[in-house]
Amino acid sequence: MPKRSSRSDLLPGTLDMLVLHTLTLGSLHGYAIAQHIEKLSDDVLQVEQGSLYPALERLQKKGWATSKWGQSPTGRRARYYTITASGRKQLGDEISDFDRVLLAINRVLTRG
Amino acid sequence: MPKRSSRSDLLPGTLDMLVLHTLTLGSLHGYAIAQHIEKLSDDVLQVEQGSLYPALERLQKKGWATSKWGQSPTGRRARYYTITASGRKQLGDEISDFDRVLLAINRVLTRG
DNA sequence: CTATCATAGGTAGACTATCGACATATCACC
DNA sequence: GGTGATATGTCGATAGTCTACCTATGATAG
Repeated sequence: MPKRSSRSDLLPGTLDMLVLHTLTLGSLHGYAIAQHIEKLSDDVLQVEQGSLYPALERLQKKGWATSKWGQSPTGRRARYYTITASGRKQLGDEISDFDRVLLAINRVLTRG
Repeated sequence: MPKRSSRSDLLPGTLDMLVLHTLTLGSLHGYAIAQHIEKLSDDVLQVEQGSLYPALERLQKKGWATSKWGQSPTGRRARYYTITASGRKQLGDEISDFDRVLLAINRVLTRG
């Protein structure tokens, strides 16, 4: 678990969701996935390589994504990831669970 | 790290924030803190003992809470926790950081 | 020609939060 | 006497993230 005291990179447990969502835009290689997340988040979220590649391994092991070697737009070798049907289902489940928990946290912080 | 695939107990990294906020309501013992969080969250959040007591240790080590032995309303011995000034500051920091990261996640999930 | 930077993929080790299971004890209630 | 709620705590396993490393190529600056 990260510092998260202030100035955090990621909210633990949310990286898979962010990656899966990014893959719904189309097949991408790891580096591009990280860039996409960082850019859309206005650089609030930082996707470190040490988190990214284990996460991509994870997604494949669970059957939520597949990958194959290809070429990046800049001509370098790159592994392209594609979300699977079960990955899409997983994404939906994760988002609704995430929302549910966020609402619960909000109830505690506001009702109390 | 927990399963969090679906049906989660806690969003990792948020327990300290929830406990600190609960302590702003007044001094409470551990068991009551857990009950309060579970109840206000409509039992969505589950605070397991194996997470609760280490968290309370943590808060004390960081100087965010103090504790002393007392008696619970039911007459049993109980350790009462009190939030400190630095704990209140920490709570504010954690909430604003949390909000900042949530907004970032939302931007990724909606803009993309 | 060389150094540096961005791109691209990856691993190893440490850290740490959380969880499940266990242990202990008291009190209320049946 | 047994069970369930209250109350505190520990231990080991698991897992996600981070820091720091490594390799390699292409582009650009000097």
